[in-house]
Amino acid sequence: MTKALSHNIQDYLKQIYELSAAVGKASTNQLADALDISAASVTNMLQKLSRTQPPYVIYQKHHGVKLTEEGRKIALKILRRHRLIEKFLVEKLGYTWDEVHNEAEVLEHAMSPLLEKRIDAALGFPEFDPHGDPIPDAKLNIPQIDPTTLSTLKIGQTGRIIRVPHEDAQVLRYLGKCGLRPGISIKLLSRTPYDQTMRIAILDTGEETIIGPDLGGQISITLGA
Amino acid sequence: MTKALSHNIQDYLKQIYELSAAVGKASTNQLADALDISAASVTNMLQKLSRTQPPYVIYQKHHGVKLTEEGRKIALKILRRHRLIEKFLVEKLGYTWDEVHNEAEVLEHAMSPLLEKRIDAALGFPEFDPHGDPIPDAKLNIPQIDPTTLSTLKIGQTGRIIRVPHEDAQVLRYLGKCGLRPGISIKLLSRTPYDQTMRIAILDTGEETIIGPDLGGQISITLGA
DNA sequence: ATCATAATTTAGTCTTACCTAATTTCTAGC
DNA sequence: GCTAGAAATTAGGTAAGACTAAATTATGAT
Repeated sequence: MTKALSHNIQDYLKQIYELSAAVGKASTNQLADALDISAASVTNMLQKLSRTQPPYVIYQKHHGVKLTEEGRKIALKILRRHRLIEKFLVEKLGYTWDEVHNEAEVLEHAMSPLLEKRIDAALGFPEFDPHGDPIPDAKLNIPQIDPTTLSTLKIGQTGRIIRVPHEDAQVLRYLGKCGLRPGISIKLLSRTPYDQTMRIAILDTGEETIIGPDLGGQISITLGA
Repeated sequence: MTKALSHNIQDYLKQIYELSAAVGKASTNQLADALDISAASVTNMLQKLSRTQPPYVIYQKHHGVKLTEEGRKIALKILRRHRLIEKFLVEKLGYTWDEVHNEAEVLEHAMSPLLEKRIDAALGFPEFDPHGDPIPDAKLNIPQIDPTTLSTLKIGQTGRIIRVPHEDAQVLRYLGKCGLRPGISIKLLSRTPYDQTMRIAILDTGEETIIGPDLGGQISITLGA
């Protein structure tokens, strides 16, 4: 049995995982921002995490951190719990998708392996959380998702929404109101030349909505209806 | 909004509540034992808890502590969450009654007011947890239970089990095997003169079991089948 | 009433994880 | 290739909450 890690450390590792998804590493300031603590505190913790046996991160002064295999496993374990909880709260306790993130942020650290198993089973071993993010399975394998985003659609093309950004409850409520949820099929009607704002048809309901390029770039889709 | 209290403080207050149920107060060593920390640490914390504004406990050097109304409210809030979680785990996630205590011990500190409400509603506002302990309602009122215990039964008298002790998983598994659960009707068949061991009939199944006076004194009942 | 022992408190440290202020290192624009 | 400004690190400090060892208070048996 590996020694139990503090909530704090788990949060750092999870955050490093999420930040480094794109670039493969995370910087001190990015982490300080994401965790809402000072950069100095982050530096301290990174030094500590890189000196454990085995180390959880590889840390190069002034050049950011990346997770070791060990660190990645822990990050994925927490991420799995986080997403299982989100799914559970929505499916079994009537939460809306904008309410679950903060709740899961706390509960993920209070979840025993047994509870994880029971919840996973009660949900029928789900592959995606309510925002469409993939849930690592018990062996921490992640279901692959297509990396295309809504912004890359050409005029007239159709697609199905896979996932939406999940951090901001306000954004989620807005997306919900627009009808933009995982599983929904859409079609790009037009794009304004100057600011790239898109007009989009929700194919199931026939409704239309507009969306900017920033948010559009954070919504993952697969091509085809 | 009162300031958020640490998990630690919540645990102290809950433990003081439980220990002082009988005598009205708790001693330093009792607390140290129950919380599995040194007596010196307890003394420190009690001093701190008695100096807050408002104070959570009334502390008399060398003479134990009791909760103030403020402290009692917090203890009851945690106790409510603890027992709701136990009930939820048994009812909705297939836990056995000996598995839930430790799980609830952690989860009670990770439960938001919203989650508390949703779980309470999902369970139909239960009054008792799986061990028969009363669950304080949303306003922290506690359903009254009859204080009689199994040990007070006279030969030939019948009773219904209300609650069993909940701290020790082994004891719970044993009681479960004997068929002694809340709701079950029983009859005292005999008591040995020297060590007070009781022979008891489970009325529903017709089975018999024996039980010592220590454990018997910890099992609450109401008189009559 | 005394004294041995048990219970409790005081004193002094330790660890974790945070902070601010000061300093150092990196990097882009010239 | 220099240098201003951004990014990161070091230094020194704080607060919680635990610990051990030493000192004090309480109590029960004579």
